[in-house]
Amino acid sequence: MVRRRVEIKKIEEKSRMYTTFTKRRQGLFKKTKVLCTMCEAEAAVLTFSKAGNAFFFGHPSVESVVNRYAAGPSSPASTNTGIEGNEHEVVAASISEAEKKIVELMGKGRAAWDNGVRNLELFELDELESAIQKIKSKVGAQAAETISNGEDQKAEFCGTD
Amino acid sequence: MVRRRVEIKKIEEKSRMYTTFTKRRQGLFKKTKVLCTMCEAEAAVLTFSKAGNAFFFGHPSVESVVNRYAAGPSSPASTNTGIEGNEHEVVAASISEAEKKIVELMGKGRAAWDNGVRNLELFELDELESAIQKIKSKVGAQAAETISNGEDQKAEFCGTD
DNA sequence: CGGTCTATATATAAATA
DNA sequence: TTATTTATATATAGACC
Repeated sequence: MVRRRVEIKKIEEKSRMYTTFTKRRQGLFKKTKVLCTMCEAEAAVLTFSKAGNAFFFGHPSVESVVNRYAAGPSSPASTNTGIEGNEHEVVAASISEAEKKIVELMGKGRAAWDNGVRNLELFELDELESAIQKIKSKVGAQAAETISNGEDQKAEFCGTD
Repeated sequence: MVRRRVEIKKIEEKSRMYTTFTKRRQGLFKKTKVLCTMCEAEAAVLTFSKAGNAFFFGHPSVESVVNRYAAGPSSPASTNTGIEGNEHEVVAASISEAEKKIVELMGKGRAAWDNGVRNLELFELDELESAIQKIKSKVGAQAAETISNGEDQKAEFCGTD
């Protein structure tokens, strides 16, 4: 009965984990369907349980969406078809200083970029991390419901693009 | 304020439709992330707004999940990675992975780099942060303090692994 | 587009069949 | 694994910035 808040972290008990996987996967599919219905959007959800079982959902179909993904460059909020004019500047100017810091650290001349972050010193990684945290709090602290209680690992995980 | 139940059908007003698309898409990404975190699952969500803008999310990465899907419905879980037995290799692999994420997120094609992190969304920032933390821990050191002027630092931590 | 706020609609954890 | 129940945790519509 959800009498308490469930921590967002790995579930150790297998039985619970599978139950949760099934329920949440179904919920995910359902929400995806609603999104597509209400917004005339196309979407696909591909899932693989820890056990390796695969479950897919797609509208109009998994295949069409995946193909569409494969077709174009996958840059989030960037696949600008320009149909609606300029609409992505996302975070935009709300970040400033921290952003500069990141650019400064990661930038190090785009030339160095090719070597990844290997060349960054530890303290620089700290700075980078802090800068990102700062941006996050500005960009939308609420999205991360764990901010206040930065203790245990309730955090989530982000996926990649 | 959701004073009444919203009908699950196509939204006619464009402005409302886009707002809904954005909110629900973010919610979908968030739930996907939670699912992956709690159930050690892999998943990807591919979305295309009516306008044609694309937004993707995936764990461990959109690409890996899509590839797994493409590999075939019977693709056995290749969940167990890095059973190298050699710690160095494992660590190296981990770093590479995190590094790869950073490249994916920040790189987005060096072209996008010029726009800094402006185009990154909260979820992506979370991931970027996680990747950095991962590298830090691997590199072998603990965070020190934040950037000099730690003013409003409420940061939240995302444990990547 | 993203963030904020708030009243409600939904999702869902745990127990049980 | 799926279905049901039900107390709560979350998501989110609509207004506005």
